[in-house]
Formats: sequence, C-alpha cells, structure tokens
Amino acid sequence: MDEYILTIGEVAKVVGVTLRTLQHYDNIGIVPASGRTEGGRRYYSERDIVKLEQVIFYRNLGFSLKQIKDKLIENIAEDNVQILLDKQKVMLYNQIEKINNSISAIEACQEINDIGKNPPWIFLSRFLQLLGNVDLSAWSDFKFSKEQKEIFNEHLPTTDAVLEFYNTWKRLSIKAAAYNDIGVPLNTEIARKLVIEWKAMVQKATGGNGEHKKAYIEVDKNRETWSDGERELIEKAEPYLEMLLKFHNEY
Amino acid sequence: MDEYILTIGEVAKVVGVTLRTLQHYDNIGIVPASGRTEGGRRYYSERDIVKLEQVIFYRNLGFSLKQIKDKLIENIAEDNVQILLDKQKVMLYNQIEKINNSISAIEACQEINDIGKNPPWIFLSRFLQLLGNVDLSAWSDFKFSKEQKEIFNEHLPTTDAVLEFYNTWKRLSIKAAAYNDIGVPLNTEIARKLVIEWKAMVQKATGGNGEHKKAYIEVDKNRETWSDGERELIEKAEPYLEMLLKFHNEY
DNA sequence: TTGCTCCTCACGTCACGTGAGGTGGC
DNA sequence: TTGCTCCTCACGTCACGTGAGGTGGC
Repeated sequence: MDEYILTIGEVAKVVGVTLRTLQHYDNIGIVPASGRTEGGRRYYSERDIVKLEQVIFYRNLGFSLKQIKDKLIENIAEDNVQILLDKQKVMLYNQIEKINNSISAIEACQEINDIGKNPPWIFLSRFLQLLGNVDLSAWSDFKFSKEQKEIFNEHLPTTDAVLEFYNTWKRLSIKAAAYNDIGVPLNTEIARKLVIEWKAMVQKATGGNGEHKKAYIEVDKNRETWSDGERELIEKAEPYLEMLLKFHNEY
Repeated sequence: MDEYILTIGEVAKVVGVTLRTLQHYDNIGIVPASGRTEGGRRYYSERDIVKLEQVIFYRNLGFSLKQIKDKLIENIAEDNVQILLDKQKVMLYNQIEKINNSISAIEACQEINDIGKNPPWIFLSRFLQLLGNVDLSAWSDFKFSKEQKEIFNEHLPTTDAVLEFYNTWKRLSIKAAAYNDIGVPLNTEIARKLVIEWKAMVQKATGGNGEHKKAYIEVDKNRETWSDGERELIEKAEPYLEMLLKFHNEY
C-alpha cells in the first residue's frame, strides 16, 4: 500500500470541513495528522480520511468529540475494516428508519388534517421520541432475528424485502395509533385506505396463506427484541387495527 | 380547537430536550412559551410542540438557531400546515437519499476490500461530499421532473417505485465509479455482479423494451436538473458501465 | 520574488450545562 | 407542610470561528 499524502487544505476540501476544524482535531488528538513536514506543516494519509469521515459521521449524530474519541479508541481493538464498515452500515440503516418514522408521522398528520381533524401532535411527538432513540448500543445487531427472517424468507426473499416490510408495517402502525388516539371513525375514507394498505402488506408477506398469517401475528406479539417504542406502538395500534379489520370484513 | 396546555417539564419530556434548552429558546425568542402563569411559570400549547419539533429537526441538520429562526419566520407567510408538512417530507426524503449514498459507498468499499484491493477512500469521500449537499434551497421541488416521471410511468407506476429506481441507479453508479477509479478488471466477480444488477434494474424500468431503453439513456444524459455531484457521478460511472456491458455481451 | 497555503497564539461566539439560591403549586 | 417543579442570575464549557502576525513551499 503506497500511501498517498495530503495537505491539510486538501483534506479539508475532500471531507468538507474547515482547516480550523482539522487543526482542532489534531490538537485534541481525535484525528491527529500523520506527521509534520520539515517546515512544521501537517500532512495526512488516506487512513486519516477514513477516520475523519467516521468522526464527522458521529458528530452529526450529536455525539461529543470526547464520546467519539472513546468509541474510536475502543474500536481500534478490532482493526478489522470489514466489521467497522458493517457497523457503520447498521447505524445508517437505523438512521433511515428513524427518518421513515418521521415521514410516517407527517403522513398521518396530513391525512388527519384532510378530514378536518386536529392531528395529535403531542402523541406523535412522544412516539417519535420513543421510537427514535439512536442509542450507542445499537452497535450490536440488526433488528431482525434469524428465526424471524426464516419465517419470512419464503415470501420475502431478500433482506431488502424484509426491511421494506418492516417499514411498511411501522408506517401503517403509526397511522393506526394516531387514528386511534384521536378516534378516527372506522367508516371514514382514510380508515378504509389504511385497511387496504394493511391487507396488501399481509398478503405480500404471507402469500395469502392463512397459516402463515397466524404465525406472523404470533411472532409479532411475542418478540422480546422489540424496543420499548415498538412495543408501545403495537399496543396502541393493534386494537384499532383489529377493530378496523373486523369492521371491514363484515361490511 | 380547545388547546391543550403543557408545562415546560412536560414539553421537555415529550420532545426529548432539556428544560434548559427550552428556557434558552424562549429567551432568544425562537420558540417562545405561549405565556406565563400568575406565578411566572412558562406554559406551552400543542402548536408550540410542532414548532419545536421543526426547530430541533433543522438544528440536527446543522443549521444555527439564527438561521432556523429566519427560516421559520419566512415560512409564517405561508401558514398552510399542509405545505409546511410537504416541505418537511421533501427534506426527510433528501436526507434518506444522502444516507443511501453513504451506504452505497460503504458497500463499494467492502466489495473492493473483498478482492484484496484498497478502496478509494478519498475518491468516495469527495463524492459523498458532492452528492450530499443538503442546501437550504432543497426546499424547492423534488428530484424528478414531470416529464421524467411520465417516461417512467409505464413501468414504474408509483412514486415509490421511481424513488427505488433512482436509489438503485445511484447505488450502482457509485459502485461503478469506484471500480473505475481503482481499475477493477472487467472479468472479476464483483464486476460481473454489477452488470447483473444493472441489467436487472434496466429491465425493471423499461420492461425490456429497446426503445424505452434508448429513451431512458437519452433522458439521463440531457437532464439539466442533475446536481453537480450527480453529473460527475454519471461522468465517472458511465464509461466503465459501457465497457462492462459490452464486455459481458460479447462474452 | 510573488501568491498562496499553513502556522500558532488568543480572544470571541454559539448553544447550551451547571450550580446557587429562591419560589410556585398540588 | 412537604416534595417536586420551575424561576433567574451568572459563570463554565464545548467546538470551533476569527483575526493578528508570521513563515513555508512551488
């Protein structure tokens, strides 16, 4: 590996921070320059860029430089780049999930607005809070257990498909919880739309197989790996969804 | 609308900030309390929660409180909640795109790593920088023009499908650009994998119709709405992809 | 030699955190 | 009356920003 050497200005441009920030990171030792020239100027290597990229990533997540420093040092133990990148990916997927939650909440608000009701801002706000805790321990594993993946595997072959299912499930659950909170009647247009979307989701995940449908609901309820937020989401959404499904089957 | 009144502590819990932050926001006037009790204690309304939620959102994007204040005041002109929520959604989708770019870059790194080569960190870093500029003017419109949507409409019926296509396109392009940068040979496993994914994508978008394929490429090249980053991405990725596709057809 | 880049103090600023000492409200 | 919440100073801190005055390197 012949290392390519960069000046501080080049690094600043490449990663999009100021020169002062880099000097600061060097001074506090979180991303030290690889070395100095005879004249005393900092120079950086490619590896430094990667490290910097990580620091900026976590900084943007709101961690303090001290926290980041500790975390990075902790991770030097496992110098395996592959593992590090995997973890980074998990974090990114978690972030996307969080944003998807916000989008779902906004859509629920819009539909509630459409029928002339006042969206339950506080309710949704607290919910996003609960669902959105990007905790440091999210470094562990991904949301889905292997068993759960196996059950879905028949009809949702790829990880992407499972993820999509999860997002759809959460999106619709957030809607249901919100509708439940302000008491959207079961016979309204938006409630009907919700039923249709829900059925389509279940259909897609189970292939219409009744046995699988049951299994899927069981898995859903008994999971211990659900977060507090997700568990509360299920609690708030499920009763409404059951009522809704019954209502529209008998209709 | 009977407004529900909250204390500062309740608000803090609901939106997940400290009491001190709320006091600060009240003091500098960015989210003033709705009023004070006889004893001088702050109280807040539901509307304040929504406003707060927005402020926190933009704060997390890295905007200064002054910038946010100006922006929110600017938006009071259009008091239409629906429009405001729509814009919020656009911002959120843009964020997801940005994260997807990072994931793509990471995956490219991993695959390059797998074949024992050194990933082009700097190249990818600068790229993410270019692609990821969440500018304030992203408040305008969404990435896709109506014409472009019409062309795709036949085979990509929903907005979600178009978005998915766009993400796939970008993911594969980032890979191609990275492979190109470090010169991954055309006959390697990962290059073949890329071809297969690319073909699957085009197949899905055009339904295998040759005319559409051509049209799609034309549209791609002539778009003026591409951002600088996207344009550079096309420039770096396309030559490699063309070589790759030729190589694997003649093979 | 001339621009341009980068250097080190050192003070400023932004967005709060953290007590200190006091009061409100069920 | 007793906890608990919330109040206002006021100084501290974190992550840099912003000159000031000087030097390195093509």
